[in-house]
Amino acid sequence: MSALSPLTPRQATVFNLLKTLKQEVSAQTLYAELRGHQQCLGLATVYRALKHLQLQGIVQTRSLPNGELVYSPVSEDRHYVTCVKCGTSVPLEHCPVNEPLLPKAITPRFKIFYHTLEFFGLCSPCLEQETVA
Amino acid sequence: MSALSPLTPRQATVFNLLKTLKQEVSAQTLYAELRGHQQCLGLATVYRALKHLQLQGIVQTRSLPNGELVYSPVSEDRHYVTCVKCGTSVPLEHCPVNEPLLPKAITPRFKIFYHTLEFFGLCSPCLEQETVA
DNA sequence: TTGCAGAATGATAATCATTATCTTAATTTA
DNA sequence: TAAATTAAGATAATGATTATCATTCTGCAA
Repeated sequence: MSALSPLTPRQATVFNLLKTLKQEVSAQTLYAELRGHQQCLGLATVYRALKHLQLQGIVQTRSLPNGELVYSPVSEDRHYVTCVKCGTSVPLEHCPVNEPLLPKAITPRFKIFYHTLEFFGLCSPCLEQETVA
Repeated sequence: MSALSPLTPRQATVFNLLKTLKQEVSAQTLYAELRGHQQCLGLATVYRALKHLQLQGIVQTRSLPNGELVYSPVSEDRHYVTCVKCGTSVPLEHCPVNEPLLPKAITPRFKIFYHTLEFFGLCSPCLEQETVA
């Protein structure tokens, strides 16, 4: 959980805001949010900070159906059910992967920071639209 | 596994190529591959076909660290360990989620097609680079 | 303290996968 | 057959992300 290398003030700013927000957010949203807090960072700096925080293993990311990447602290072991049509994303309350059973061949070659588990399908309204149409 | 609505010839072409290829591929790669096989589809058609196949629940997608989306038939219950730095992606041999235990509140509201389970971290070479540097 | 080297930052241009638009062709239906 | 609907092709537009480059900051040695 501790960082491999120290954070710069800007990187810490981004990390702190991420911890404050109770939901995963995109880089663009972070950028806008920071402006709202009178803490104007360059857009490139936000992306660089997120990249750095990922390399430290303290920030994770997943991609929404529209391709946008959203970020959150790794501490949140939260997973989602997502509709492939409308993009509705509902969080799961518990993680079905308590003890990640990684093959012996993988473990020594990777230092695992986090995992993402996501279910995809159709939500009820979208399923009706598809079958009726 | 059966489609909710019939496939057009072009959609079937895309689906068949996906089943032929033994690995997940991007839409751009599919487009180029089809040209190589003298079956020239418009790029937009490839994207539309993939979208349609997703809605049918017979094609799944996941996003690479660079944001690119890659597609594969849903039958493959394959998952990956990915390095957040260099993007190296190694498949797992077995799925650690045999029986997806979805909360009662989710099940009736979603028809699940597939799930993605991915582990992220640093591969050994990248981990060394980070700690040394 | 001063000067230098390397990293961080900001601003903005460039990239590139994806989507939207619009026209034409194919398919279905009455 | 003709009209209506859907699919497909070509290409412009979008928009998130990355690259570039000039500037500023930081740490350290003299």
